[in-house]
Amino acid sequence: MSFFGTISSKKHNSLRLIIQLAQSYTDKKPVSLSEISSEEGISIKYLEQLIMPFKRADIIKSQRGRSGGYIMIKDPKKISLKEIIWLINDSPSLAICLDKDYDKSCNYDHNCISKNIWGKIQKSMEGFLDKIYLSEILENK
Amino acid sequence: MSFFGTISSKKHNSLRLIIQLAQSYTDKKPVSLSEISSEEGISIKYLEQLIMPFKRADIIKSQRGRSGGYIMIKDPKKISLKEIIWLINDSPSLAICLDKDYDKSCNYDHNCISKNIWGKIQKSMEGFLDKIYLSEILENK
DNA sequence: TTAAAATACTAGTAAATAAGTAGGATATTA
DNA sequence: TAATATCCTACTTATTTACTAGTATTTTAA
Repeated sequence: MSFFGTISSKKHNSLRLIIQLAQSYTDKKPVSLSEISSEEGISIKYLEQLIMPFKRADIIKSQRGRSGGYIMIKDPKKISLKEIIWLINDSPSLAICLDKDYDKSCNYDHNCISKNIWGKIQKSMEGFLDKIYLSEILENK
Repeated sequence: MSFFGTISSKKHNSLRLIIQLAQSYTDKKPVSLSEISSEEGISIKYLEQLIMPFKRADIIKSQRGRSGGYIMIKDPKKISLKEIIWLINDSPSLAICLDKDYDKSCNYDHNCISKNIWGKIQKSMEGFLDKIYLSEILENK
């Protein structure tokens, strides 16, 4: 059963990735993608792509070269699930017409019911996810 | 901004469709797809496909032949958003591994954190959507 | 009676997206 | 200086989405 369809493997793996990386925050030691690769069974090349959004958001930083890797620089206690899921997603809005960049006017009414509903759902989700932090997720491990 | 990616046009249109159909519950008069087609700008052939899940779930019934169409037979006061969104979705589970039919054992741990998280989110969503009814949506129209 | 208007069912298809692969460049350090 | 990392970008394959199309069946208004 699902509400928004199956979570893509990309999202699934991105989440697994960030959970792995969280280790490095307390260790203060970089984790390399080759380590994660062998633990998670995902190719390094693919992990490189998955990790990028987190780096761009300054949740992690990279250390190049031998014995390098990635270190989480934001406290997992301050990283909300909302933030993570936001980064994992590449699409702008739940409904296209909720997106501010979407200026092509909707074919339908200005006051689209469908739009309102998806907006409502999204708000509820935001509220929920904003209260769960990465640190809590790790504890349940 | 989104949590589960952009809502597909199919879902968007399915929702618009069921809202249109709700009219027929009080009217007790069938609404034809050709009417909805011209109102919503969606082809009849496509609407035929979108409407099927609702029919199978006995939310609406059909009346064939001239002056026929579809009539909603379940009270909109008793149709929750959860039910609707469930029907709109075709995929089994938020995360594949949450699906009971998914017997191919997960590559990963039995106790997958990612799985737990998506499961949590889903439960929260269910609770939220189960409290909103189609009738309320129509009132906000 | 019959033509029009509706649903019912199934197959096919073009476009977009997802999910990765691949290759090479650059940086760092043991 | 060789090994081991990240970085960057292009390409490819498979799947999914969003339809279209055709045909059969049913019903009823004229």
